[in-house]
Amino acid sequence: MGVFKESVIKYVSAIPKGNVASYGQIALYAGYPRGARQVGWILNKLPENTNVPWWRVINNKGYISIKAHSTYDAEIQKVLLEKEGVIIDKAYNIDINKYRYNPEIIIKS
DNA sequence: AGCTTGACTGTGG
DNA sequence: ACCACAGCCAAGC
Repeated sequence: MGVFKESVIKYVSAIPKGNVASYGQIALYAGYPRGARQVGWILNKLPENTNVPWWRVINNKGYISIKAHSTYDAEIQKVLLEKEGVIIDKAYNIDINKYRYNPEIIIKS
């Protein structure tokens, strides 16, 4: 297992219940500032029975980006987040600034 | 070795 | 606010 994957899993696992983080945010924490797409790739490869909370990772625009998938889809991710108290609308939009994990690290303009 | 494919992102129109 | 686009980079062919 590569260092990158190990690191991504470590930081995704650190997101508290009821909070969310973006792919780019996880990539940044893991030491790969431009590895957002790779974070998505790694989460995609996680086994179905993983204990890694992949559903707490959404895109930086504030919505669930997963679409049709063999096993998981946006609806499943939505339900998992709602179980933790995160409010999501029908278009899968989330107030990411409200639920963001470690918001102080994100540089805003 | 080269090309395509994404669970992405920031910028610019 | 919405959309298009270019940059991104590991994995799979």
